[in-house]
Amino acid sequence: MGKLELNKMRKKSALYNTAFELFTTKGLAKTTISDIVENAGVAKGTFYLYFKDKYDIRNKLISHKAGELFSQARDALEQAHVTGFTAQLHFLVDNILDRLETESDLLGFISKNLSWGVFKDAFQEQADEDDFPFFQEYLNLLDQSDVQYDSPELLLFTIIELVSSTSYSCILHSQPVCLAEYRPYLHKTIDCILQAFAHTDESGLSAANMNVISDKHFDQN
Amino acid sequence: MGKLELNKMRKKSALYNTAFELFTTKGLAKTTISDIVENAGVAKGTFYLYFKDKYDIRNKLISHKAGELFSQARDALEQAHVTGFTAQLHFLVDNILDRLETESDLLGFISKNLSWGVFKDAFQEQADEDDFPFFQEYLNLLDQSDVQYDSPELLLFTIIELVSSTSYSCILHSQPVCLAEYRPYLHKTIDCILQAFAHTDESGLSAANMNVISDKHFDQN
Amino acid sequence: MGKLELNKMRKKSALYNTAFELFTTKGLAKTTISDIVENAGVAKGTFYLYFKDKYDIRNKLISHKAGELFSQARDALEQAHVTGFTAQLHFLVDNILDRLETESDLLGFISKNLSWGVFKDAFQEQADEDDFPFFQEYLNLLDQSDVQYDSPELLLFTIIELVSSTSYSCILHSQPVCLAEYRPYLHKTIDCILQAFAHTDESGLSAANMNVISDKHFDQN
Amino acid sequence: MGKLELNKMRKKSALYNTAFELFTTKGLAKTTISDIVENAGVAKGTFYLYFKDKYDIRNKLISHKAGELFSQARDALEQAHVTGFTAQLHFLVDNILDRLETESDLLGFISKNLSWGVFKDAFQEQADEDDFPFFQEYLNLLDQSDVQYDSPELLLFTIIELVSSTSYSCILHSQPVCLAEYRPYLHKTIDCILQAFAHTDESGLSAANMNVISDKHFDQN
DNA sequence: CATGAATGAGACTTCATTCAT
DNA sequence: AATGAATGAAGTCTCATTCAT
Repeated sequence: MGKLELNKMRKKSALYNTAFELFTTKGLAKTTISDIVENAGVAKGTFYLYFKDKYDIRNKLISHKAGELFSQARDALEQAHVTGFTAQLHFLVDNILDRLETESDLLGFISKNLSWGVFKDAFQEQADEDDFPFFQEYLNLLDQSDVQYDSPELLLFTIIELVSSTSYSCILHSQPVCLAEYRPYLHKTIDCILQAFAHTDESGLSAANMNVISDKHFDQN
Repeated sequence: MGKLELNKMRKKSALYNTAFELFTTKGLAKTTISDIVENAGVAKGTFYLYFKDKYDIRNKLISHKAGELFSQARDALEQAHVTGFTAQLHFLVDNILDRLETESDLLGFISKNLSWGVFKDAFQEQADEDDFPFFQEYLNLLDQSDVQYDSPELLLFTIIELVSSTSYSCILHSQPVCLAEYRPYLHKTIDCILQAFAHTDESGLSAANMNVISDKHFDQN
Repeated sequence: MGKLELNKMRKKSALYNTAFELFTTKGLAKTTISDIVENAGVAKGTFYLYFKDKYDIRNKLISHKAGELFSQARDALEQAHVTGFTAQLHFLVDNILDRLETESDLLGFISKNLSWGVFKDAFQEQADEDDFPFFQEYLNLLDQSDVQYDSPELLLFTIIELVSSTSYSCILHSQPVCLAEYRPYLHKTIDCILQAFAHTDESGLSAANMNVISDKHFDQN
Repeated sequence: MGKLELNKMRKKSALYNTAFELFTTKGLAKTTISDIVENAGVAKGTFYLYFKDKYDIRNKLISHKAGELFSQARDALEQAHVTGFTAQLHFLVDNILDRLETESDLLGFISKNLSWGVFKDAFQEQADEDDFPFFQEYLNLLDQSDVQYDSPELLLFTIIELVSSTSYSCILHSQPVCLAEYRPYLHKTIDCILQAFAHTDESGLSAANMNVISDKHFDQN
């Protein structure tokens, strides 16, 4: 990489770091492009060389940070030699929760954006840059399990939405309780969700039947 | 109510309605106070007579709309003569989902704000204006159930976060699937969550034991 | 005075008192009519029943307060049985300085407005309401003096401007020194001014000659 | 100086000139920033690039104009070869009075602000920009005098307050008389003030004694 | 590539004044 | 006489974006 090329990266990097710092401390709305360039030590015009606007840099930051979150959890899992899909899943959840609890500003930032859309973007980014098929890895873990699951994608979706949504409230506002208090319930709930999505031929709990089941709850609509 | 008093309410109402209309169509960020007063047909100063700023009217709208959502679902439940706590809960969820699916702009507005914090505010509002203790009613439903539940508040919290978070993604972005497709899974998941929170003396599933259970998932931390 | 009449006066009085309170604490520019009526406990419209605008009530307040200042000093002089014009003048100055030093907010308010224009207004007001010819009284004091003075009006003007201007700086900003330190110099200066205006036939210090004197200070203009 | 630098100065200058023009004609309160930028031919934002607000540019203007006033008077004095402290002082006063009489709008602007505080600021500014110790120069003039003066600073303070205060009234309102008529009295008064501050060992007119003198004017306090 | 002075549209907010009650 | 809700003109200030250097 040439000296010029290096300098280019340094400026872009400075903008990323500064923007993240400001977004997490002052919030998106109260952070101006002037703030960012001033703190990053680059000129106003330089910002527009790399980003379209404030929202552009934010989106790129969210994807990056969310991807990082998952990728670090995955690395930790590898080191931990946990066996069994269920245990692995709980490990990943706890690892991410620990990180979010420590860096609550990070949680506030990706906050309620840690949803399916961003999750997929994060996957995407991993795939692009590191050629790392994140979702595929999840499927691999699943394959090694004894249990078969209906709709693995919807299973993951359900868990991610539940975890992100509840942890946001518990960590940032301690509402209705703090994370420490809620965590056991969360794990228990995840266990139940796994059961709900577990494939069982004889039980009539398959997706096809579920409509019938849920429909019969009501005598009118 | 005097003529003056009436006119006052009319202005305030116009502001509320117009603000909601604009927030749901243009979004909060792109809606200006000038927009609101212009469309509401009142003077700019009048806005500041009733609201501190844009965020003030938004918060009041969210509480109001969320409260309305629950209160209408409750009314429908009363009319429907559904028996059994589980069936009642599913009915309420479906009623709200139907409404949100129809009025997806409403969902986009209260969106991810339909969280515990707002939920409590909505309760509050109901309590204030109609002397209707919403949460109490939920506890009443629960009492009539044969099954006993641990931590009713955390149970409700878990369900509300799950429903609001997943329905947002499914309804507004059809991600990962549309609501029609996800709905049976959601109901099934709720059933499982109910089981998870069900109090059973002999089974060792009580909250006290859950820590042990969730802890054993990992061989290190 | 009727009950109605009384109520009228009470409101007007409340407006005066509140306005003075606010002008001296917040300053004229930062005091709004809303502030005044709110603190006075009357309606907005009522203000306009009695005053044209903020400046109207301010001017009336200044005249009133300045008049009060002089009239109280005069009363104190009467009680004090001071004899001799020079001593009487010094007494008046000291009395006013004492009062201004105590009520420095009053000084800040009438501040640099305690000039000839306002002074005359204050005289005017006294003349109107109490039929008390203030300036006449000054002339009377002067008449009783052994010494004759040229241009009594200009003498008074010079002294008032000097006293008000220097005391403002000394009392409010202790610049260049505090009043206690400056006061002896002020009295000494007043003594000299009296000499300067003293009429003396033989000395060539008459007004007519003064031009000559002051002209010769320069060899060009 | 680069083209860019030059253009920058031109804009700032235009703002200064326009602001002064408007402040002196319309007054501070009635001059808006919109007025200023419009007349200066620059954009609104440009104003805020150089000044915090209206009061910022006013303060900078006052200091600058007051400094200019003194510095030009000093230059004229140098050219005039006037000898003797008293004559020099009268020359300076007359020079400034002439200028203020001609540019009465300038007087109205720095008006009653030509007080000790601003005077010192003006000194400061001179010292900063031209390395010209204005007050020191005054002391130098004083040193060359035969007569010794007590508290040279208080002497200057007294004279400046007197001159600025009275000339304001005479020039702007011709109250109680026009400047032409008052000027001889003013010079005479200045002469007397000089006497009052003149140091005389034998006479008991020293500062220490003055308290006694001024105290004896009253038989009570 | 990088800069940063300049822009100017437009957001927000205040507040003197009116007028129907 | 008294009220106070409503007004809307007028002001302040911000900030994303451009472009000549």
